[in-house]
Amino acid sequence: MKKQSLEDRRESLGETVTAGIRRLLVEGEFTPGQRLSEIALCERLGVSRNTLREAFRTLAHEGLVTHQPHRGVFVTRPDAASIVEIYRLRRFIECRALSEAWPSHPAVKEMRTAVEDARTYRERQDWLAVGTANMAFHGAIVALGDSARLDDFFRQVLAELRLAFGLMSDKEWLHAPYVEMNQQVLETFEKGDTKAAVALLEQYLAQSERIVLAAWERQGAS
Amino acid sequence: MKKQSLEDRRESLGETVTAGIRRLLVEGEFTPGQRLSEIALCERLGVSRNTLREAFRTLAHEGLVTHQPHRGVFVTRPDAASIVEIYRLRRFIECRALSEAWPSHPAVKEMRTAVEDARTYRERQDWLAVGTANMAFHGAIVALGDSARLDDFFRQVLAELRLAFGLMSDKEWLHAPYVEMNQQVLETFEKGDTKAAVALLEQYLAQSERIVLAAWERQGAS
DNA sequence: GTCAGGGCTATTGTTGAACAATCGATACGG
DNA sequence: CCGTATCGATTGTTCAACAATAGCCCTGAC
Repeated sequence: MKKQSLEDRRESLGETVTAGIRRLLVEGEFTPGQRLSEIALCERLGVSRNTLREAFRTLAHEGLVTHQPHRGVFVTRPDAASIVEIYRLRRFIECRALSEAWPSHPAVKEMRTAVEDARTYRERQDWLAVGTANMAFHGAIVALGDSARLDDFFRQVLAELRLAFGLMSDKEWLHAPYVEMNQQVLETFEKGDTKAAVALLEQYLAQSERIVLAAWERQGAS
Repeated sequence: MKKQSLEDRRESLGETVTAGIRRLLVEGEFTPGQRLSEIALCERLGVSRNTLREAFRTLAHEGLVTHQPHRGVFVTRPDAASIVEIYRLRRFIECRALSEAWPSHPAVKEMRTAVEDARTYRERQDWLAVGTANMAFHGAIVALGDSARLDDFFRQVLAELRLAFGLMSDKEWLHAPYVEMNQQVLETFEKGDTKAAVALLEQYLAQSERIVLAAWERQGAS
């Protein structure tokens, strides 16, 4: 099979495939717990098994996918403990990054962009995009900490959390309320009241955790 | 080529290879910046190129190795900015984990074990092992935070830092002083004076950063 | 002598096929 | 009903081939 030559891609095919599967996972194309057949995905993506397996390794390392030897790779199904752990991590990382942030840090602009994007998509009722903008907002908060390694790690954790969102049907209820809260956090922070902004963020995260956990208990038994 | 049947390994060959290369890397078998030829490593490890490439993907994701398309994978050569960033991360993570720790957390036992191991190896002048025990000590501190994801991330960051150690020749000077300091941190913490323990740890990390940075400037120009 | 250009070579990127190893299910016998 | 042997499907791993690229050397013009 020939493909390579559709575009002059700078990244290798393997990386393209990894990014593609990651997108499918985060957007909820697959159901948590579902097995990802090598052969089926090979054909769907038009790549060889070896290339696909390289992508699987990366995704497994990111936690989006779980590898069980001789059984296959499965879409990670977050359990309640994981959700709790991830929110604890988020409070740990985000709150600290925000509280120590330099007020005119470049990432503040990214925060504002994310808020505006979220408002736009909310009007169109594009909840998937609203969720992505939400992630970008919180990613920007972590970026205030000026650590590329922490940024990557945080993105990864957020992507894993988003897998749990796939268990829920009501996307509007899941994402819409936070558009306003994000904006409130941002405005409070820009006003110079860092302490209050952190408190808002903490409250935000606690509420989000409750909602996600509740939905998990209803839908994702086991 | 047959191999597989020497032992009844539970983990796949690919994971064995990944772990093996990782060990070689952190033990300083390779020089930072050195190119790792696929063919040479294939033969040395007795695996196929595909399997080796899967391992490379994982290690690149961990940051121990840098992939340059169509040029090969190179042992990551930490720059000064990376060293500074990693120490900032360490202060961020370790100090917070220690300050919020439950005094009788199981990981405290691991901390003590690591301190004792370090003393043992120091007597034998086995500085590589002392360094490993040191890493275990700090890994145990992070484990106080009860987050498996953070533990993994931290281990990864520490492994990357250890690459920089490979640039230095005087291993004794690099590792020996911290055996006592680790013990001091542990004893202060066990005495119940968490605040003082955190202060000690912070001072420890600052000193370590200075030493590593100084050595980097001397040896690893560019 | 130096620099630009062009091809050569070694290496990486990717594929497809082959076989071994293992898991799960099914069928069989007690 | 339960244990066990067998079988099929899937994963694990290797190999060989070819495409694509980067770096090198060699040539030639100025």
